[in-house]
Amino acid sequence: MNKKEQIINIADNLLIEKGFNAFSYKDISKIIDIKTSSIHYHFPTKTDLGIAVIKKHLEALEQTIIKTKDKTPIEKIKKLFIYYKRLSSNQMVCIVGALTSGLNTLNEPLRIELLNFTNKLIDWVTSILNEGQDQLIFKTSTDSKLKAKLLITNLMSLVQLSRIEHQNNSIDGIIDIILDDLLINNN
Amino acid sequence: MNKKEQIINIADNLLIEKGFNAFSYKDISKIIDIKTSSIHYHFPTKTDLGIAVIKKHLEALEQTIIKTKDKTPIEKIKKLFIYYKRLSSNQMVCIVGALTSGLNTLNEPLRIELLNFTNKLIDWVTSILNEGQDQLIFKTSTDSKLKAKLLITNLMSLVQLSRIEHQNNSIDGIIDIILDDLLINNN
DNA sequence: ATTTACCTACCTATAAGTAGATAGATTGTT
DNA sequence: AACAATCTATCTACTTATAGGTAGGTAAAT
Repeated sequence: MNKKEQIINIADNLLIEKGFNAFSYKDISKIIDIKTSSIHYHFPTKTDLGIAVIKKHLEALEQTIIKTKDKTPIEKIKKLFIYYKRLSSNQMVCIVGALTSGLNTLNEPLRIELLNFTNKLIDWVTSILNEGQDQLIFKTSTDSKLKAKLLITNLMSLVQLSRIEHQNNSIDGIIDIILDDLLINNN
Repeated sequence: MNKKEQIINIADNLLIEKGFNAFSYKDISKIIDIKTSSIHYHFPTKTDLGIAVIKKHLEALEQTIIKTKDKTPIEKIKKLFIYYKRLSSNQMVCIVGALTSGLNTLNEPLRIELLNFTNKLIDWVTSILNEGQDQLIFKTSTDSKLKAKLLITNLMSLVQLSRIEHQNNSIDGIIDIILDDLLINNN
C-alpha cells in the first residue's frame, strides 16, 4: 500500500472516530510518519482529502452491490446490518453520521460527494426492499424509498447511541427488531 | 436575558448547527458582542460551556416531562415528534447526534453529562411506551426500553437525513410511519 | 470591602496551507 | 545507449489565522 492510500485510510479512521473537524494533517503525519506538507502534496486541501475518503466508501459500496447481486434480499440486508454492527463494535460511526452533524462547516464539493454517497446507499436499500416485496418476503409499503431512508437512518443513529452508552449490547437486540419488522410471518 | 444565558443559547445554537469542535469562543463573542475572555469568566473551559448547554437541554426535558404528566401517551409521543420536527426544519440536529460523532474528542465530564441526558430521554420514552401498552393503545413489545431507543434513534437520524437531502418533505411521512407502527388498529 | 461582570493585553499551541529544495524514477530525443 | 527534461514524492522552513486559556485591571453593584 502506497502512502496516498495510507493517508486515505488513516483519514478515514480519524474521521469516523473523531469527526471531520477534529482531526488534522498532523494527526495523520504522526501515525504514518510523513510530513504534513507531503500530505498536502497528495491532497492540497482537507476538503480534497475528505472527498477521497468518501470516494473510497462509495467504491466499497459499489463493490458490495456488485458482489451481492445474486443473493437473496435477506442476505443483502444482513450485509448492511453487519456493516453497522462492525462499526459499533469498533466504537465508530457511519460516515454519513460523522459528516452530517458538522455539515454546515464543510464546503460544497465535500457536501456534494457526501450527498452522492448517501443517494447511492438509499437507492441500493430501496431496491433491496422492492425485491423483497416482490418475492413476498418483506412486508409491502407504499413508499419503499422512504422505508429505506428510515432503515438507514435507524442504523446510523443506532451506532451513535450505543457509542454513548459505551456498551453495544442493545444493538443486536434492536437490529433483530428492525429485521423482524421487515419480514412477513415473523414468529 | 443576561449575558451568561445568552452565551449558553448561542453556544447551543452553534453546537447543534456545527458540532462541538467547530465553534469557538470567538464565534460567540462576535454574535453577542462580548470578549472571549469574558466568556471564560463564565465558563472557564469549553467543556464547562458544553456541560451548561446539555444541562439546559436536560432541564427543558424535565420540564416537558412534568408538563405532560397527565396527557395521553399519544400526546406525549407527539410532543417528542414536534421537537425533532422543529430541529429538522431549522436545519439542526439533535444534541445527542451532534455530540456523538465527535464523542472521542470530548472529555469525561462532558461525556458523562451527555450520557445523563440520554438516559433521561430513554427512560422517559420507555415510560411512555409502557403506559401506552398498559392502556392498550400501543402494540406490546417484549422490551420497551429497546423499543424506546429505536424510536429515539429514528428521530435522531431523521433530522440528520433531512439535512443532507436539504429538503424535509420526507419528515412527515416518516413520522407517520413511526407513529402508525406504534399504534394498535392503525387504519 | 468584596464580589460580579466585564475589559485589555497577552501566551502557547495548533491548524491549514505555501514556497522552495531535492533525490530518484520516468520519459523523450538524438 | 546517453543525456537532458520532466515528473513524483518527499523534505525543511515558513506564514497566517485561530483556538483555548491566563494575568491583571476596573467600574459598578451588593
